[in-house]
Amino acid sequence: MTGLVQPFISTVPGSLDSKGRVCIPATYRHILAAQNTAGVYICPSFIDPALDAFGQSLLDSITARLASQDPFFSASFDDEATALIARTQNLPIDENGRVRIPDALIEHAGLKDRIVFVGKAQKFQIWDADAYAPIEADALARVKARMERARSGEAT
Amino acid sequence: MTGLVQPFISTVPGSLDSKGRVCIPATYRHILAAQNTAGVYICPSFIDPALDAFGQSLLDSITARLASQDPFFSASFDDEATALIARTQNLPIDENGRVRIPDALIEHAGLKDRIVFVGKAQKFQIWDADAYAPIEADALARVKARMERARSGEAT
DNA sequence: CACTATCCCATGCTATCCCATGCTGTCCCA
DNA sequence: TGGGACAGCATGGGATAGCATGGGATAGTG
Repeated sequence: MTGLVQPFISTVPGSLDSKGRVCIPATYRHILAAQNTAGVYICPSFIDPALDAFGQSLLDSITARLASQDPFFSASFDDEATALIARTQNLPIDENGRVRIPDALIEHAGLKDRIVFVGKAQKFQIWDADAYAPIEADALARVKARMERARSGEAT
Repeated sequence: MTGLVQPFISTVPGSLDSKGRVCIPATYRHILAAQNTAGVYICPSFIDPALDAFGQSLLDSITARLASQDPFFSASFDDEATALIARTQNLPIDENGRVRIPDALIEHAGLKDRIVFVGKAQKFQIWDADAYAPIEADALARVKARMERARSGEAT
C-alpha cells in the first residue's frame, strides 16, 4: 500500500435536488470513510465561487500546522487557518450518501441543479456546472502555456 | 520500494467493444501491478486526441508535488490540480484485464473499434488506430530529419 | 398550528462482476 | 526439427449488487 493518503481525483457530474441535497460520489465517500471522517467538512472557497470539501486528514494537518508554524505555508498562515476553521462546518452524510447543503453555501457557489465535484488531491470542490466550464478551460490554457515555455526552453 | 520503475514500451493494437471496454495488454498490466496500482489512472491528453494512462508511480509524483503547496491559498496549486488531478480518473481493471472507458474519454480520443496502445515510458497512451497512423509517420519523419541534420553536422 | 428539516423507504438504472469460449503463442516431447 | 498439448490472453454476453434520485412521513421549531 502507499504511504500517502488516497487523493480525491477526477471530475464527477452531480445534481442539486429541490431540497438542497447533493449525492457525494461513491468514490469520494470511500476516501472520506478511509480517513475516519464523520460526515464531511465543507468550507466556502476564499477565491472561487465554489465549496471546498475535505475529510479528517486535511483538517488534522490544518490544525497541526496552526500549532507549529509550517514554513510550507505563508507567514500569515495563522490568520488564514483561523479564518478557514471558523468558516468550516461539518455536515452529516445520510445513509444514501447525500448531504444537505446550507442555503448560504448554495448561494456562495451559485449552485443551480447541475453541479460538478472536482478532485484536488487533499480536498475536492463543488461547483456549479456552468460556472466551472470556463474555469477549467482557463486553467488548462495556463498550464499548457507553462508547459510550452518549458519545452522551448529545453529545446535550445 | 523499487529504485527503477519498469517502463511502458512498444505499440500494441487493441479494440473497443460495444460496452466501451478495452483490454489492457498483458505486459502493461504487469507493469501496473508491479507499481501496486489499483486499476489504472487515465487522463485525457492536453495536446492530442488521446488518453494518457499510468500507474501509481506517476500519480504519486504528481500528488507529492501538489502536497508541498498550500491547498487553499495557492493559485499554482489550483491550476495544476485542475488540469491534472481533476481530469484524471482511476478506473478499475476487471479480472480479465479490461477497463470500461467513460464515454467522455472515448469522445475526447475519438475512439472507434480499432485502437492502439502506445508505450511512453512512465505512461502509455490510447489512440484511435486510424488517428494514430499519420501521427506516428510524422514523428518518424521528424526524428529522421533530426538525425540527418545531426549527422551532417558531425560530418563537417 | 403551520412550516421546515431530517429521516427513511422505494425504484430505475448503470456499472461491475462473473462465466464461457476461441485463439494464439509457447513449451515440451517424440 | 516438426507436431501436438497446454496455458494464458483477448472477447462476448448475461446476471446482480450498488449507486443515484425522487418522494413521502415524522418529528422538531417558530
